[in-house]
Amino acid sequence: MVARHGQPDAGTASRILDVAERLVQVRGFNGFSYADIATELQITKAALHYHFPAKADLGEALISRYASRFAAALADIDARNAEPYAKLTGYADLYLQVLLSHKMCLCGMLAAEFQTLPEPMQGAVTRFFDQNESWLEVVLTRGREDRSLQFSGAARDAARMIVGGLEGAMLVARSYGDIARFRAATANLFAGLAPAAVELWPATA
Amino acid sequence: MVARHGQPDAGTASRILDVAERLVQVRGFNGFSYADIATELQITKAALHYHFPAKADLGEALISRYASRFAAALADIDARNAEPYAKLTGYADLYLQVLLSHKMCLCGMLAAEFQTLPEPMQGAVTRFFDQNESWLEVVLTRGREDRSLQFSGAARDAARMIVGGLEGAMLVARSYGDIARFRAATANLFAGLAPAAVELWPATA
DNA sequence: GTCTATAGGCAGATAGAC
DNA sequence: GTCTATCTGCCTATAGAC
Repeated sequence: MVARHGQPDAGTASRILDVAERLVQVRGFNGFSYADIATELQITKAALHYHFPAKADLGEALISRYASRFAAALADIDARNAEPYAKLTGYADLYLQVLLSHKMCLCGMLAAEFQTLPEPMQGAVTRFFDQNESWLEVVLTRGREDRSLQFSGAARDAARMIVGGLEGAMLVARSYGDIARFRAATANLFAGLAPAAVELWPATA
Repeated sequence: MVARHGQPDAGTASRILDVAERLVQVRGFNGFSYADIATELQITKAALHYHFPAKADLGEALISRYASRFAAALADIDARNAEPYAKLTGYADLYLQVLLSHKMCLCGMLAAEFQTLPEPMQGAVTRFFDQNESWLEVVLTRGREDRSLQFSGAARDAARMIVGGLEGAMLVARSYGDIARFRAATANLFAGLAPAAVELWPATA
């Protein structure tokens, strides 16, 4: 578990998770096998089973780590931005970064495969969305209070529109390999929230 | 191909497509096998291969039929509704009907699995989205002309927000088995398009 | 922790009889 | 058109040596 060589040793389990995470985000949980990971890391399938006995265990670990990293990213957005609209922009940027590497959101992908997943993974996926909605709900509520954001109805419902809108925009844009498509859809998604005519991403930068 | 018995004979190929379509919409293209269809229809796998030699052939036929049916549904919306906003409501209802049977949009599901699909299926998926965007673009353009709809920027971009927003709202809501979640997200999605405070789905009907 | 070897099952697909 | 029978390959997972 400790670095012993010139290159920092991330730990086998961690490297397995890195490869598996990318495979799920690109091909889906039902679209890769232990053999794919073993080949890429140049170890055997048996070694993988030592770290993650069943594929379901690997899946749970993947979501858990992804959710933790996402929570840290949300905390970072809060730390770096005071304005609610800037927080929303930062939030949308998280999705954009994933799309730039031709990947789908891990939990968006798993949501598509939801009915084929073992129950523990299903619960972990919905908890991820709950986590996102809760954070957005706070941002939206504060934004409406200080009048920097406008929307009607419950903040939780507006949060659900944003999560769904970004996940869907990723889903479709990835099929075209078209980042501009994602930007356009997202800009329109947020357009209704800003009282002034604020640009989400100025120009096509 | 012709009905010969008391029950109308939809044709084996057609019945195969019916079962396969539902399986893809629930479990994904990589989440079902010929054996699943064979068991349900009480025929053998070999019989399936007679109608659709490879799974990729079945996949192409599925998208083709789905797109045709969708085009007919759009034409029906045009025939039944004159007002642009009513057309949008009818469009959203198409998605709602799919979600009510605990299914994902066929092409939304295939978009998630996009990277694992044979190339002909990939092309058919993006053509489906193109078809949707084109129809929406016309509706949105007319709505802005007669001032019943408002949005900034290109109508095509607003169309992309709607397609992505509905696909994503379905994707997430299906994980919760929660129709209300889809309604809430969709209502917020369309809220920014209506100049007046029009209710997409009055009450929670 | 990682290996070799293998079990046991299911995948997509084909040959050839009827 | 549908069947039986079968092939080949990959899948998840385990046993046991090192």
